[in-house]
Amino acid sequence: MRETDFVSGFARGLTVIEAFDETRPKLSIAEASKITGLDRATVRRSLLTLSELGYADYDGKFFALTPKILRLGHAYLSATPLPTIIQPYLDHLSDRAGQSASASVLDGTEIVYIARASQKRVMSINLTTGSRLPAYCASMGRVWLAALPEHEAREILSRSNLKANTPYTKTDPEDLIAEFRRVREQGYALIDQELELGLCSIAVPLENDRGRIVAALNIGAPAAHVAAADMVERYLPLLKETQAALRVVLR
Amino acid sequence: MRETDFVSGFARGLTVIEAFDETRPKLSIAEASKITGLDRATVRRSLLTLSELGYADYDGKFFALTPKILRLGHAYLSATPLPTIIQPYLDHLSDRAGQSASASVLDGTEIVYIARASQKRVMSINLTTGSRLPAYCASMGRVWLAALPEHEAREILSRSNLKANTPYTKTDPEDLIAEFRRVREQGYALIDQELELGLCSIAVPLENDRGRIVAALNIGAPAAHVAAADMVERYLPLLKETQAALRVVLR
DNA sequence: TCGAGTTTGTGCGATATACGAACAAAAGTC
DNA sequence: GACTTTTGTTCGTATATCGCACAAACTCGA
Repeated sequence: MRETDFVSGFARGLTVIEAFDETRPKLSIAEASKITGLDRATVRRSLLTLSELGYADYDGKFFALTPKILRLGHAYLSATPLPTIIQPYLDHLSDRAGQSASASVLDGTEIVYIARASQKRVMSINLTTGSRLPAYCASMGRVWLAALPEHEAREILSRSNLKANTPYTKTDPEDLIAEFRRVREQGYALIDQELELGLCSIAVPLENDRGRIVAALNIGAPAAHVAAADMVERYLPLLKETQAALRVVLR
Repeated sequence: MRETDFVSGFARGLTVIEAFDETRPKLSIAEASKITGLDRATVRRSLLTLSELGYADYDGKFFALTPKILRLGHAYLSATPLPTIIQPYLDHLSDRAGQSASASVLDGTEIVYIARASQKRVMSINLTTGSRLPAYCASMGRVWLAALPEHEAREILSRSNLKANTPYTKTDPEDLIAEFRRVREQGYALIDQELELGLCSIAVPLENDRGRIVAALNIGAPAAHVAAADMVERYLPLLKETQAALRVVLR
């Protein structure tokens, strides 16, 4: 790609949108400039552009994103057949298991939820489509990383912030690589309270008809309700069934 | 706002992202150019920029959005406290009603789902956070339009594509305006198969402590299961309870 | 009320980008 | 296989945008 095939004004604008998050729902020009590292004048023009187009509100002091911005993310969800295909299977799976079931894809060092059928809330955080979790300590993340060539998995780990969310969290890269090998062999990943205390989950890869991983499926359950050791026995057959059914549908 | 406070390259890029939808998950440069009305050279630069940043994939012929694009929409969802606050109430509501419950906000002529607790699928389309429906024929949309000054509601209707989705759909602007008045008086909106055959729904406004509408709440049910006339008796009390509980929490 | 410290708005020269047209390369079509 | 149509890419130039520097408007504590 040539230098002039890149629209830096566009790239800068996208950076500005991503500057908003749960801790910063409203941003002044100076704040947004600090977060993005972009010049104040540049940030100001981007924010005024967003506001002019209805993607942001401006009260003269702070900018806040409007629901119109959801169109951008939704463009992916509705344009990608995967979430739509998976959803009914997930509903059925969640119903039979009596627990939440989700599907995700890998994006960099994180997994992104693309579909979810939730039962009673078990996690402290609110997971919905578009939510992200670090791959290294989530069951679906393990499945994704296990599906990659080892050097790619290592590369992703090296970019990850491997922190211990609980006393059970595996953070040593070599331990994790060994775990990926185990996941690859047994065909599923089991997480016992590594992400959050009291939460267990089990995941399997979802492959298309050419054997390529296209998503990960999981079931999460409160540790108080189902011991990690029982997860395999109780939920793996259901996951395997769903996996097999979807394999036929996907291409 | 001055002319130079607008970054047209950014605006054009956002238009290009929105060119992708369920019917067009993959776009060539020429297609995207046709849809957006932008010059092929301009679209090409925007798409290459998206691809360079990892927001799109390019196989040399077609561009497709990647899950990274979900970050943009998620920036709104996680930055706005409303969805997070509402979700647990919705879960509880859906659980007690045994039907799907949702919350939405108005964006132009459409309502946008910002949270949802779903039970068995009743609609043919897959509703998730970020999904959109035309306001004029959805229960939550009626609630929103009823909350606006009449001239604003009329203005939105005039911009809406008032088509009859089913034989029951109200499409006459005057009928709709009269219906809004009724909704305002009775405090709820009831839809009987106007959006989709076999689907009924009932919605109430969600107001903050200053009496301003901030979202709409609804419960949807299959017409085969609950007759429209029974919706009020069965679900309105639950909705009113949730509405009252949330009114205290919101500000 | 004052003034130091911030934050926001603006003018300008240097630079990057968009436009439209022209060309090249595919993809259909007969 | 020659012709037409569509698509992708390149190029020069007019125009828009960037980032800096400065000015104006707040903010807050003394």
